[in-house]
Amino acid sequence: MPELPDVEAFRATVQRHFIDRPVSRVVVSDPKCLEGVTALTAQRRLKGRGIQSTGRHGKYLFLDFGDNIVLVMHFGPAGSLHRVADAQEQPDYVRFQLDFSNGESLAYVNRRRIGHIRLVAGAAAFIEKARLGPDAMNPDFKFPGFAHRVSDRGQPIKVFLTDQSNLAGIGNTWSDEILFQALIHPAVRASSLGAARARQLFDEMRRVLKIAIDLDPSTADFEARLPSDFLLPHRHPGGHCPGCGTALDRVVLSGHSSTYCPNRQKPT
DNA sequence: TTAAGTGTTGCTCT
DNA sequence: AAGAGCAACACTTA
Repeated sequence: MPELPDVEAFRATVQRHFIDRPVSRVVVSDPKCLEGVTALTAQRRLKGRGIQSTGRHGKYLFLDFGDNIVLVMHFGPAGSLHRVADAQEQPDYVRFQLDFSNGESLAYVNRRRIGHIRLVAGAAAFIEKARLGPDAMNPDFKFPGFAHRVSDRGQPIKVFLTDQSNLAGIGNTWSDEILFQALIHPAVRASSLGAARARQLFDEMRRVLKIAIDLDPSTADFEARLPSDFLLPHRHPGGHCPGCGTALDRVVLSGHSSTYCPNRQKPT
């Protein structure tokens, strides 16, 4: 379930292995994964070009081919991006693939058909059109801006964190972890948090996401390498709080289920 | 066997 | 207009 840390890992892979290499072939194995562009157009515009730079905003990945050609990828709940060095080891559910002249490929995998690929002229215009808030890890997005948005919203704080128009990059999984670390109940109204708890939430958001990025969610045993006080490995039916052992509870807010510790995260 | 759960975006409804 | 709820998707678990 790719959220900010996962997409950041995809971006790093592209940055490390695929910069400035000509695309030798564009394979659209599922045309439905393309939005607003036909397979033929995508092939014509990308073939022979190389990725000049990579970018990410929230859960969106941008591959900039220069000349106002930017490939935008979104992964939905079940998508991923893989470097395929050996054609024999093709993953399942590849819906779009870029083959490069050195024999390697970049495979866009999506088990379900939620999430898609677009071609746009520029990342900034796309971000504005999609009404995305600031990226949760953008260094220019500081506490005052966060606090202002929090005080402005009557949504439950859980819904606030996952609403991409407030801030971009956090989904159901990491919002649960962030609220758990900040000791805040998911149903608390954003506007009723107060400055001190908003500060706590902001700091934990940054700390948790940084840990996730540094541990690299695309590598093996990611969950097992998380700090021992993290909620994530226990976020399943029958799970218990890693801090106090209390049976975890869940609440559904705006159709999204949240897992939390009823002992440490009080609704106040 | 059927039904519910999973998570994201974007639409409709109030 | 803000917030809630559902559809789309495909696969897993009860």
